Amino acid sequence: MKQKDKYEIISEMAKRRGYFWPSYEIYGGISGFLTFGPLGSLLKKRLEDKFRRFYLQPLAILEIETSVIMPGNVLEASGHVENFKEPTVECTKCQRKFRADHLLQEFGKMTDTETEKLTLQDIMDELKNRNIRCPECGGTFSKAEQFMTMFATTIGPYSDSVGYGRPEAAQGIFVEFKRIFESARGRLPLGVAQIGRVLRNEISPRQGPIRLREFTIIDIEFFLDPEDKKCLVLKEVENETLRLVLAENKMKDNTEPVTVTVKEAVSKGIIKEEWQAYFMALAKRFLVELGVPEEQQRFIEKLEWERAHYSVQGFDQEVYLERWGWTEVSGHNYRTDYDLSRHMKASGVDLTAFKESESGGRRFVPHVIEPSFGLDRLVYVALEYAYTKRNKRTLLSLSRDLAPIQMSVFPLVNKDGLLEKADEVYHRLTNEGFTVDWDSSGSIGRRYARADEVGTPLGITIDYTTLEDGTVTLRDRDSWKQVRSNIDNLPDLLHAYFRNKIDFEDLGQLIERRKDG
RNA sequence: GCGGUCGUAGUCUAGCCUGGUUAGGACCCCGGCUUCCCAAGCCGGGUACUCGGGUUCAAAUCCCGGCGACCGCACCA
Repeated sequence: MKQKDKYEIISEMAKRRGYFWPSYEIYGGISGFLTFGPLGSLLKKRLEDKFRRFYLQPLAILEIETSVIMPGNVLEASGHVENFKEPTVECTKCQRKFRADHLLQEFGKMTDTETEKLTLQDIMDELKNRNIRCPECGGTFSKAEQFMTMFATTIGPYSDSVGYGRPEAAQGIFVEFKRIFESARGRLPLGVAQIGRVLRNEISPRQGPIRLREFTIIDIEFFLDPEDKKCLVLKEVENETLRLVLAENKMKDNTEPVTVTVKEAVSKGIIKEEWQAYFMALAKRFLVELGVPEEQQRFIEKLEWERAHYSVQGFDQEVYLERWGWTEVSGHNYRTDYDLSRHMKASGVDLTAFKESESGGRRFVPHVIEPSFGLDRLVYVALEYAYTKRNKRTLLSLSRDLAPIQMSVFPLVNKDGLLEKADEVYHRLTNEGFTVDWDSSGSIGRRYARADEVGTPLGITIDYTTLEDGTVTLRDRDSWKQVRSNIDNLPDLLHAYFRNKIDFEDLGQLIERRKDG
């Protein structure tokens, strides 16, 4: 029998229990779009909030929200219109598709600045003149075509008013920089984040939640004075180790990561910018918090031609997934003043900062360090790493701050007033702001199993003793341990528990269970 | 976009080759009985042949096309 991999198991569970599934299924489905069900959207929200607590709040990074549709001129200024378009040719013999500009560079000895300027007809001419054939089979090429990976639309009733779905949330930040900077009273460094939907018209997306045409991105643009790029908080992470696959090693086909501390990486110039190193260290810690051990993470340095058009040094953070191997979850790029300068030029608006000094003062365009995360991928990663088996039962061991449902209330049997009592407890807890589920169907064991499968950390069981003395049983998802606690104490205890102030065993009196059953 | 494989209930699947079944099973879900703590048991219930066309007396089954999925190639700024 075919062995199911984790992706398959998780997809099945995700559909059945309401985490996520492919969108538009009743119309046959369309790849690249994903629907988050009730549990999935809760998990995503919790992950987002955790990110805010972990990454944004400590650095006082400001969060904004800008529109998804952007006017064409904005994305022309940013270089996306130019760079999101790839000229491709197809071999007439073997049907393989190639990036025409890459062929000309590799076999035609043209530089990328030369190929960038070519029209489609020029490309065909150059391929012919330079006698470039299919590198696979030697065949000739069909007509070149441009593939635009941004979603285009028109704005309003005028068809010449072109707009695009934004391919990154970053541009919204650059475009609004002037006002944000002003409202932040000109402070630098200044971090600005945006968590939002972006659109990329992938040619053929596969891999479920990993490659989507519409997804949620977390972009942080961290603005710096280029003459004062010191990271004052680097000390906090300087002994954190990073596993780095360096570009120079990659060139020699060596993808063995070197493990260095943040301190070393910076002092040896492996990571050129201190803030970039800092954000990478935080990214590593964040993934550890999501349940990914450090050996299952690495950073891979992008080669020059792999980098986006705006980046001068870039690392991708990758996480090992059972089905797809090393998978990018975040990108860390030094964007310099590329974007602000381009928007300044195109809009004619001054986007410089000013700093006073003894010699008078100077104007400059701030530089940008950008950490960028794919939120949907993080959701999947958290699920895959939380997935375990216990006694042949599926257990999602999501951390208590990520679990969509925080607790379930179970009447041990459905009679003698236990249902009513359970209902009372349920409402008391929801009134406290907890996300609580209710389940009275099937045996208590079955209900625990259901709760385990969706990762609910606590089970609260109402039994006959509850009617006598107002205590309930709390059951821990991972250890199956149980404690007994008075209902009146629950709100305070549970708030503390979910803020990670106390452990499970602090929730009440540990009780022994006999093993029969 | 190309090649290979594939599409049956909420999920996984048998059946397809060799057309004719009330389309079977498992899990799951719901209701009831039972049940003082880990998917127990009993009774009852639930949902399916991806879509369209063709061949045929008859199509889940054969043929063509669409859509979609998975794997490989390419692509992933």
